[in-house]
Amino acid sequence: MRIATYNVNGVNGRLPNLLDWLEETRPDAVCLQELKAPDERFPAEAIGKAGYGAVWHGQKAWNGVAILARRCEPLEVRRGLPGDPEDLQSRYIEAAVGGVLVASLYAPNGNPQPGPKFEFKLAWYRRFEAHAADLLATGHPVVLAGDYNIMPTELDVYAPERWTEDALFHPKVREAYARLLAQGWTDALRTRFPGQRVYTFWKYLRNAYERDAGLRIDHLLLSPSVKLLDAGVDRAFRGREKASDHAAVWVEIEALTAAAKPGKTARKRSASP
DNA sequence: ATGCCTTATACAATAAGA
Repeated sequence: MRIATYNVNGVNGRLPNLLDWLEETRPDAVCLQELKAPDERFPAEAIGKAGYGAVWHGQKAWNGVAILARRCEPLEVRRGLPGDPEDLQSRYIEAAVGGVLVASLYAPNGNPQPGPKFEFKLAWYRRFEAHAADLLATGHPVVLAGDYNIMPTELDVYAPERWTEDALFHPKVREAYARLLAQGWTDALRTRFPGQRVYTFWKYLRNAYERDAGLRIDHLLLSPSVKLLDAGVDRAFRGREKASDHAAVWVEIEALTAAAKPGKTARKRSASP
């Protein structure tokens, strides 16, 4: 099963790019971020014609997340991150697709730092950590995919020394990401490419893509019951006409059922007649 | 410190992005 995450930077403004990408890469599930459209303007019909069912959580002008499923309808199980009834920003949606619980998230940017936006980002991550821990405790196969707006390590920034005070690279947000990994989540792209520079975002400014001045801020975190087979970045689409400033990131996975887990269960079964 | 570019909103200029 292939699951991809793509910050489209305007789902209507970049609909032709999105449809091309869907047709050329055919993921089984897709997490979209930055729809920048209210619910009634989500292009459900065009996406349906491309072969994808969808659930979405839009908002006028900014934010907005969606989950698409190839040849089926995603079963929505949550919209909005729990823990703050006053948070009305559309940054989180969750759905079951093909036996996997998939979350599409768009974390706050947090700039300028310091300031209230940075504080909101830190509070949002505290809520996300709490919810991620609950999901992990279920033991279900879970994939948390989206634009985390965090470069986890120096390897994930083209020029780390210039980003130390930025809300995307501040020690406090890198610590939040490290705490997620400490819960037991696997950073799929980093696991697939240990020690290598792999970026998922390039600014529109100063020919950043051509210079490969990139950041790794889009991540897929896998729960222990998800087996990672492969991962990658659909980098070439970033160089196309009218492209998003992000590239899609994907994983090829296998969901492990409880019965297939190694350990006691398997030993018992092999011992029985 | 700011521009560099691009979006949505709404039709000029602003807010936001990262």
